[in-house]
Amino acid sequence: MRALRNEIVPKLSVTMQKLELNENQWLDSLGTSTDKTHGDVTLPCHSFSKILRKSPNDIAIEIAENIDSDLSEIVEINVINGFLNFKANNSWISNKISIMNSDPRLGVELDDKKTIVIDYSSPNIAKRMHVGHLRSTVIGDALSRILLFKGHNVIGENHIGDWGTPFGMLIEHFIECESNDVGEIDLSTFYKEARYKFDNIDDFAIRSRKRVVKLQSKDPETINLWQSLIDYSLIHFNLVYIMLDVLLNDDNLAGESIYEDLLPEVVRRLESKNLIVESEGALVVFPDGWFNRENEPLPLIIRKGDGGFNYATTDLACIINRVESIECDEMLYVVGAEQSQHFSMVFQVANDAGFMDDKIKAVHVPFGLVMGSDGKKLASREGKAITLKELLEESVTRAENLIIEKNPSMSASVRNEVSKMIGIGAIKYADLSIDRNKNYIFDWDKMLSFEGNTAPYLQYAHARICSIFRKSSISRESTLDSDIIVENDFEMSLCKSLIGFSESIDDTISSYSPHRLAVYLHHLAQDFASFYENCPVLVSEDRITMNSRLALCNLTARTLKTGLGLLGIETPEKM
RNA sequence: GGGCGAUUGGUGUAGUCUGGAUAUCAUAUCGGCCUUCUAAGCCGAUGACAUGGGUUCGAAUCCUGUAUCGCCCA
Repeated sequence: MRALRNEIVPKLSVTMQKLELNENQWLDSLGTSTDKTHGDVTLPCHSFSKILRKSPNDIAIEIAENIDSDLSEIVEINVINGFLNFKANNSWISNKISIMNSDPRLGVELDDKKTIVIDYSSPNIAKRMHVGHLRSTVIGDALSRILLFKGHNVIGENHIGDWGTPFGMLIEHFIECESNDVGEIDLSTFYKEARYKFDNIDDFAIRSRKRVVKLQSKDPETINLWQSLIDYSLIHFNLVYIMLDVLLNDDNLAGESIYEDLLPEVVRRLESKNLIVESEGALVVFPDGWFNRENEPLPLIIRKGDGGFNYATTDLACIINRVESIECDEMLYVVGAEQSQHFSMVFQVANDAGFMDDKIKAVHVPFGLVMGSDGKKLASREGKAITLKELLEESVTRAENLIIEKNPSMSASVRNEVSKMIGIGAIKYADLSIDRNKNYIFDWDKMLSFEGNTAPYLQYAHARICSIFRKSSISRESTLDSDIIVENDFEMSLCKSLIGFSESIDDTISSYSPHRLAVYLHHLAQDFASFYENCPVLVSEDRITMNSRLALCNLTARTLKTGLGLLGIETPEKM
């Protein structure tokens, strides 16, 4: 109820001045009511008791009596137990909801445009994508869509693992593959086989190390082989991205290799700031305040003893690129929580070295682990891990089976499309609807369950609305300038939920937490479901009520579709 | 050993930043609702803030001790 609060503040301010209470004594206390039966916005008056030497209840009454009479046109005021409650009246709600109804952006305002780089997904070349990549991809995609909707210049970067010492063994293994044809590579076993040979065949290991040197010196034959491996992996990644319906494509690729040439520059700049120290043959930086288990200073390794560079160096190069070439205002790293220490150190060093300053917001957006049912990290143990592609395929199949069961009359071609929307939506929503900081247990059945707080529930609400319009002679378009009249509590609750859309998006952005939007949408869908059961639309008593309710239906459908769309989830018209 | 995060009905979760009234929602369980717009739904009942201190008129929320779990520490 941010909108209502904003209207109350200036009026209340006048009254509070009369009582000699200044803003810092009350402004923060004025907030959304915790008990909705009493009001929408509440001012608890208990803390004024000491200042004014009166009981909280008497103070609340005194404020209520002195309040600007204009306010009574938009709210009802009551006092209970020292709480001063403001409850929006029907005309205020009608007015707000009508403005939202005629707004193509559903009341969501544009922010001042910033350039925001979002680093997410980041699969490894020559491996298949697995469940572990799900969270980064899905959360990063949702944040991208939401920030785009708010008017920002969003640059998604897919920091694929396409460089480093493992590529020596991968290329050597590729050469030894019989067909020598990338089309024949099985990504589910390729990396494992290369690793096995590297660990067990001395000759192979030696050749692999030589191959790393060739790769780093840009030997043409080696680069060609390397590129073939990447191209083949990209076919797989892009297939998964299309299935997952995320915004990523080849334009978003920003692999480790593209920063390769910048790495010596990183070293040079760190040296010029006197931050680099040689330790055990490696070049390292010791950022202030970090210690290892022996309580010795903890280094960030820039260049290893063998001359190879570390992830930290690439990350620093990346920051230079984002600040100086892309000129970004913010950079978000949608990367697992296990890397939070790494990012803290990298950001600290980047600041110390002057690669970025306080004007630039670098944020690690961490997320918890996907755990197995045994409560441990779902590791890709010996190729047994479920690949993302298989997971998505199974989800779609299960969704299709459910449609066959629940809606047997749906044609096969429609069902095919709807199954994808529901199957993929269910998996994404399961991930996006809980606080990203928490670990969650990967539960096949739960993920695909069609009961409870799931995408299908929200999609179902949308489909029911579409169904109403199919049966009505009134088009959805024509409801955009309808008067919306609030007559009963069901309509009232639904309207209040709808009005909160903009606020929920801002809450989502301020904490980079898509689950806030998901929670909002679920609440909205629940309010709609109650309205739907209790307020007949097409058989309502009169034409004015019917038009008003049709407008509410359409507005709810648009909000659900837009909101789910911002989470990267599609909304079928039938299901 | 140090660091980071977590702990809310039987189970899973929201709320914690910014303290406020009877703690959200789902699932499970029990009862009710389809000759009216999709019952994948609605209505009702039952049931929870890990634990000990502290701050406060007021603590799930802030501070602190403990326990348990997860992750990280060339």
